[in-house]
Amino acid sequence: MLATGPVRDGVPEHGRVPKYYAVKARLLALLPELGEGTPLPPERELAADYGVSRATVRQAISELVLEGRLSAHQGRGTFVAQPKLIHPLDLVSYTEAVRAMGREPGRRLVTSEELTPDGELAESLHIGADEKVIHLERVLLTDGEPTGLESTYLPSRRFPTLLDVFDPTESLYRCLQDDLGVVFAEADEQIETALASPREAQLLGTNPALPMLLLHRVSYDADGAPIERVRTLYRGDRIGFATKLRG
Amino acid sequence: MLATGPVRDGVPEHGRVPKYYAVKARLLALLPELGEGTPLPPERELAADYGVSRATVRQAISELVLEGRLSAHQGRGTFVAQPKLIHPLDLVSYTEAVRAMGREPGRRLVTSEELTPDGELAESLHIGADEKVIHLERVLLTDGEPTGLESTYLPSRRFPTLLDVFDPTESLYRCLQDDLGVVFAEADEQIETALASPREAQLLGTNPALPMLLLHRVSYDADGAPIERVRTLYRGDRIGFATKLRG
DNA sequence: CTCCTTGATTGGTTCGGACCAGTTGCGCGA
DNA sequence: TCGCGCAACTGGTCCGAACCAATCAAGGAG
Repeated sequence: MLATGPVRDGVPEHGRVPKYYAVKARLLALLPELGEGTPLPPERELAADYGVSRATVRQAISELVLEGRLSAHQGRGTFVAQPKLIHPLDLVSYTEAVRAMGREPGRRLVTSEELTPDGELAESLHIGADEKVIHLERVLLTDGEPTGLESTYLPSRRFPTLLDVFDPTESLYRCLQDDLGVVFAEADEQIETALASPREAQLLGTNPALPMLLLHRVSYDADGAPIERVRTLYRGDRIGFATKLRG
Repeated sequence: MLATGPVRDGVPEHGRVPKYYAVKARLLALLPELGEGTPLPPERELAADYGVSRATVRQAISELVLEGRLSAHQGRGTFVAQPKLIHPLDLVSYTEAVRAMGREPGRRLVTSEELTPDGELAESLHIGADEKVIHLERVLLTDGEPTGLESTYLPSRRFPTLLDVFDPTESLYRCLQDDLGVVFAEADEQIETALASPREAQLLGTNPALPMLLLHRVSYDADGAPIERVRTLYRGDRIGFATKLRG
């Protein structure tokens, strides 16, 4: 299990334990014996069994869903979730990363357009505010399941033929390197937690309150010229990252 | 503002927008003119103003708190939050990172003990299950504000004098290097989202449902021997990470 | 046998109310 | 004037009810 090193008991040294947390702990204790994919009893049943209101059960379940331990689907029920996938945090494409995990990568194009960048975007791509930017937005799939939503912005002037040669269900990195001769030398990457908008949640097939890992990257070639700016939302309940630090 | 690159409008192309999200958007639109540290009107007042129930306002506020845009304090009110701090993701200590941001680092010792490791911990530190482990748990402070909770586990046999020479309000890395001659060569690091337990939330002065960035690290010396295993919870509403990727 | 419709079941949203826990300000007494 | 206690105010927890939206299974009709 991902990063489950030693933890302290969750109960505060002082102060009371909220009811919903007690319910959460009881549900958590069920998971190992239930196993991946197993349905939990319905919320109304759990509320009756545990002698609390449904709202209290919902709060407990909500936290376990946020943590990626449960998976809730309106109309179907709540299930024990799969373990998180660990992606490498480095200059490889999503395709390569997923393949390295023995999983099947995929992508679904949402948006393909040319637009006028705002000041910040123009600045990070070192282009003028009057130049155009190619915007590609794709849902990232692992074994057919949406795990991320990626928005890539590239300078139109630098890649005038991109939309002609690029197949949006394939790796953009591969296309840039093999078809357009781009060399990725380095990238600046930022990571933070974020929530998805209802639109993003819909595209990812999740609830809007699910915390995401928001990755924000600007890639550069060997001359230090920006290649792309990428904003990627990964489902925090499904994805983690790993990297090796060197002194 | 951290990683706020271009975003798509949050409204789904299909389907209705939940009331709480409309409230969220209205509140979000207030923030720029209000400015950091400004109190919002009380929940009950907002509910009356917006013509919704208090629960609906709470849900909207809750999401903005999760995202680090608002900061809610029981008994005091809800305030516009400070921007997130960006930490480097590399082999420097928390002290160095915070100082580099022009902020004042600090630590508060919570736990200092010697304990028997479980199988997983013993294995990652390359020690026998009958050996002891030093466990240090500290709250990490930035300008006096708790921003992280760090649990460090070190092999007792390797560092028999550690608890004698180490001042828990100072940098452990500095102590290991300067006082005990340790050389940090590399580390394996994992990042994922997590929720704090009520205890952890209490120590961090936050609410339990606040998403955290959970960092899990094992550091090694130049001979590849493990130095420490560290589990750090950072407040997702306050902290992000940055790194440079090289091809 | 296949497809469509309906009803039951599931989780998601919203409401209003009550109560709890933490904070702050004001008034009164020493 | 200062300190303490109380009341009002704030966000946090919990309840129950109603309604909405998605899913699924069973039955009926073609």
